Amino acid sequence: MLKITRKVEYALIGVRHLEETSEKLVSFNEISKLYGIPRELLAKTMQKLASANIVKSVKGPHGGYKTTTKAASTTLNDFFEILEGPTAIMDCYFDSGCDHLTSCNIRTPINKINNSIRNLFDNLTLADIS
Amino acid sequence: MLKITRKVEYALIGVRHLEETSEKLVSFNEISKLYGIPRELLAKTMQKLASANIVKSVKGPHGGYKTTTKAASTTLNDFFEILEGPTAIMDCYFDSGCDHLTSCNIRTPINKINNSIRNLFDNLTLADIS
DNA sequence: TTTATATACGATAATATTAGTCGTATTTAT
DNA sequence: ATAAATACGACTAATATTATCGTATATAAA
Repeated sequence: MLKITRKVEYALIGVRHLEETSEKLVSFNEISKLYGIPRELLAKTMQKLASANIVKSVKGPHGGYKTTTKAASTTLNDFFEILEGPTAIMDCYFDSGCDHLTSCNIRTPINKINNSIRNLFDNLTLADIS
Repeated sequence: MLKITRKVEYALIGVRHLEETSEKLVSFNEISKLYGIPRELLAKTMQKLASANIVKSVKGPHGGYKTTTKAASTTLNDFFEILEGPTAIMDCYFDSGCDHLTSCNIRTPINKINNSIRNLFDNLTLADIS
C-alpha cells in the first residue's frame, strides 16, 4: 500500500532526464533505452505531462521532449494527479458506491490522513525533491 | 496509487469501535455485522493488532477484543507496518531485484518523498486522527 | 512529394496485488 | 461435554496495474 505506480516512476525518470539535458529535445525512445524502461508506457506518461504543459513535445524527425519552465515549480500533488487522477487514500471520496456510509466510524481519521498527505504534497515541488 | 488497503481500513474501524466501548470485550463477529465488513478479514487484522499488543484478545465465550493502553499512542507508521509490513513508496528499498540501479536517476527524489511520508506518519498517532 | 522519424491515443492482453473464503485447531466459560 | 470465541494457514476470486499492439498524425529532410 501507499506505493507510487510505474507511471509516476517513469514520469519522474523522464522529467529528471530532461532537466539534465535542458535545451535539447530527447525522444522517449532514447530515454527508454537509457533507463531500460518500456517505450510505450514512458510515451504515455510523457504525453500526459505534455498536455499538462510540464514538458513540451515536438513531432517529426529530431523531435522529442524538453521540460518547460513550469516543470520545476510543479507540486507533487499536481504531478501525481496529472498522471493518476485525484489523490486520496480511499475511493469513498470520489466514486464511492459505499453503502456503509451511515455507519462509517472512520470518516474523521480518513479525512485527517488525507488532508495531511495532500498538505505534504501540495508543499513539495519537483525542484524540492531534486 | 497511495491507497490504504482494506486491511488497514478494517483495522481502523475495529480499533475505533473498541475505543468507543472501552471496557467491554467485543467479538469480531459483532463488529463485522455492525459495519457490514467481512468477518474473516476483520478477524485477521484484529489478530495482527493483538500480537502487536494494540488490542488484547480473550478467547472463549464472552471473549473478544478490547484496546490496550498502547493503542491511542500508536503512530500511524507503526499501525500501517503492523498490518502491511514496511512502508515505502517503492519496493527497491526492500526486495528490489531492480537491475537498473546503476543508471537510476530518481534515487534522491524517491528518498525525499519516502522520508517525508515516513516523517508524517511517525508524527501522527491514532489519537491524533480521532 | 515521398520517406523516415517522432508523438498521440485507444484497445487489449498479461501480470501482480488485494480481497475474500474455507477448513481446522485451540482456548475457555458454562 | 459443549458452545462460543480467537488463531492461523491454504486457497480462490476479484481488481488494479503493467505492458503491448495497432493505427493515426505531424514534420523534417532527401
